[in-house]
Amino acid sequence: IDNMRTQLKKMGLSYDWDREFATCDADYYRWEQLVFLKMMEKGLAYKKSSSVNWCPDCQTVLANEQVEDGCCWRCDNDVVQKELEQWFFRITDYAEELLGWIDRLEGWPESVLTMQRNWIGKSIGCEIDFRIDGSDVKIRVFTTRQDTLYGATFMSLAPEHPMARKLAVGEQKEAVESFIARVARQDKAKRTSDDYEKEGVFTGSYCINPVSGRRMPVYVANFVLMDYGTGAVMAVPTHDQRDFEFARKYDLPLVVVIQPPEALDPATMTEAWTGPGCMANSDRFDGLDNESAKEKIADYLEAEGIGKKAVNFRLRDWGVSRQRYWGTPIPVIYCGACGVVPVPEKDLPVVLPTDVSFTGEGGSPLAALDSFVSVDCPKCGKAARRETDTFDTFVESSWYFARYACADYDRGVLDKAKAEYWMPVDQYIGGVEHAVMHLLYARFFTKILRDLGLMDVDEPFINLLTQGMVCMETKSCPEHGWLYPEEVVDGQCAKCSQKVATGRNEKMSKSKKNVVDPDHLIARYGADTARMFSLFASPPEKDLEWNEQGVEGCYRFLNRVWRAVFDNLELIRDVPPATSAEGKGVELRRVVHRTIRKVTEDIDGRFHFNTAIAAIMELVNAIYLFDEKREHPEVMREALETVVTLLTPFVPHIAEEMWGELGHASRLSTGRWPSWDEAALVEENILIVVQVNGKVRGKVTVAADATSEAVEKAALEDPNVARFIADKTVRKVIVVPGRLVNVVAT
RNA sequence: GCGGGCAUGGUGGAAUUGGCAGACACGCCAGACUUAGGAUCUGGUGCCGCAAGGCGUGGGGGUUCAAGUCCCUCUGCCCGCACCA
Repeated sequence: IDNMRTQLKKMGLSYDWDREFATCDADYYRWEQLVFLKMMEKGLAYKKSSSVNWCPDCQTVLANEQVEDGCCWRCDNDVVQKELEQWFFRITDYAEELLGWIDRLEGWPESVLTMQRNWIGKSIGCEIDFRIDGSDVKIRVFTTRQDTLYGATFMSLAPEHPMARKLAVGEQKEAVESFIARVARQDKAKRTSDDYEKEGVFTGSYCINPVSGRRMPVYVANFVLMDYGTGAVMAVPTHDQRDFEFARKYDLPLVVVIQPPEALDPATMTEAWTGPGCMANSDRFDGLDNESAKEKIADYLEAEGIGKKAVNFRLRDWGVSRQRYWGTPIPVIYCGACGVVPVPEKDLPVVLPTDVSFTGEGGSPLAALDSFVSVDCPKCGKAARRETDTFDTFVESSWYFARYACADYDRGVLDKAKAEYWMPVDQYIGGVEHAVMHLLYARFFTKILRDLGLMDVDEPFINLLTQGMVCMETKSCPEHGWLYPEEVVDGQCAKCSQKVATGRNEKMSKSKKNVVDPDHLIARYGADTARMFSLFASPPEKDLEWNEQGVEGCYRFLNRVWRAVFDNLELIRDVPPATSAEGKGVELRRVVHRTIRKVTEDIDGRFHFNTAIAAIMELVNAIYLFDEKREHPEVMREALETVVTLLTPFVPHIAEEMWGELGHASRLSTGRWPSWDEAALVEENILIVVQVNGKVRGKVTVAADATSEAVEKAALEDPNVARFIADKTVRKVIVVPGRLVNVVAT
């Protein structure tokens, strides 16, 4: 933290350092613990046993969002499934609201909104009960395709489904048991991989299709997921590709219930038909188009008490327990007599102890620390045991911005009056990798804080800018492994002089040491050049391969500006900046005010600092080429002061210095942003491009207020244009006012 | 498989609404100044061509007076989701 703070200050970044805090300070997380207790009271935080993603290397649980390609997002090792008691936040209660508000987040990039929509994954359909043949027991399925119900010819259960074992009868019993055991041994990563073969086993039981009356064999199938819907799927092989493959493999019957214009024949079908069509083999619904049949069948199922309309979300509750040391202790005590007892508010914070020993073998060292674990039950006073899990660190990052802006220092979580003033955040910035984790959790937590009465805010961030990722080559030495860029000298390892291997461009990461340390740029060129270079390289939302070619150009430019100011100090010492001009001064003033407009518009809302800086460079070039500075010292002063002022946000130090040299006692950084003078932008004559059949053939200068007729006349008189239409007939002339003329001639 | 994004000179990038493609910079080339320059200033620099001119924004097709921009299609790369019933 100290190192980062020093670097940020070196770069001259303007934070309000008085508000600084670390989320690992007890002064911060004590309020998080308080929010947790309030969530427990409302049932928004709860404990349950569930199959969780477990990283055997880190010895901790991971959220679904933290499993990447079946591997731990931290250590990249394989993740396995494990049954554990865990704390959860009931984010699913907010699924509908989180989804609904997405449409109102107009200041967010569409890509992020799409990812959140998909992640929440709302599906509208029906829950339908299928009775087991010869019993009153029912299996409930969820489907979005109730229009295909008459075509359901078998049933598939997840191997973890509680009915799977119970329905195994007769000689199938053994087969089902061994199948379930076999699937259970496979980890989730493997089960969801591309080439995982769809397999299943017949239970020996049948269920009854509630509308067609068909006797449907019940299978246990490896592709059915227990944690989506009900863990049971009605299989319609004609209209679902997975069911189709499964039916072909196990020779199960096919019934076409949706006929496209070119009628399907079950005997010759090679794949499921998932498109629209006309209902068939569906009793009273025959002849309807399948879309309207969806609604009618849903109504019918409800009326008959067979099923009901239902909505399903892909979103799962957020598991927040972690077996990590670094985190906020979960403020709960386990008592043999009283059960789960929340830590009383007056006993907060539960401070993370620092006298722990690290074994290096994973797992939390808190569990081994008796002074932390052993505690008296707050209810009955008997010996009890403290929770040793800590929160997922995403909990801390879910509300730090609110605390940063609206801390009610020693008195509470947030100061509502401050929240009224500061929240929501006007402009949030982060990498796109946060699209479904941090940004969804922060939205959820904001709604929690609102519903606990802590602030009246629905959404945390009005505008979101997703920064592109910065990539860089990795370098490695056969002996010393990954190397920082500064450890490579002339392609050799600085430690052992062996040849260094260059890897591909990858996202910057500390572990691979392909990181940019601003210090060396600052040391060599100063903070202003370092700032300007990183802003000038590309627009912020774009990915960038870091490359320091070009930093010299920024350094050169700042020197050029410096000289422009100092070489003209004498000339402009006693003159005020121009407010109008004559002759050639008008042209320079036009560039000055055009630049003010361009820079202002590029910064405000667009964040295109690269083009803003380019525009200032053009102004500086114009100043260098201005050959009547002796005649127009006021215009020179206005131009130079404008350059310095416009540069302030990018290179504040040198700008402030030059401002002082220009004779000002005031501080630029607290001064006013310049505005452009419309009058200075007015042009008497404008250049019109003349095309013949869409190709540029000439350019004419006309009065800015020239009529279309006059522009057309001037265009046709241009010698080169005349040459190109000489042996042709002019069919049409298009005049775009202020821009171009296109002569269509054949 | 589904969803999203990207593709422009030797390089980073510009073109905000369909209207001069390549702004600005890096690099390169030339000239000036200089004992010298890796400093500075000026000019040049998409490709082909002596020129006139032609070609040119991943490929192909289309709409339009006019397409980097809109539509269709294909290819490549990146990101997210992924047996979601």
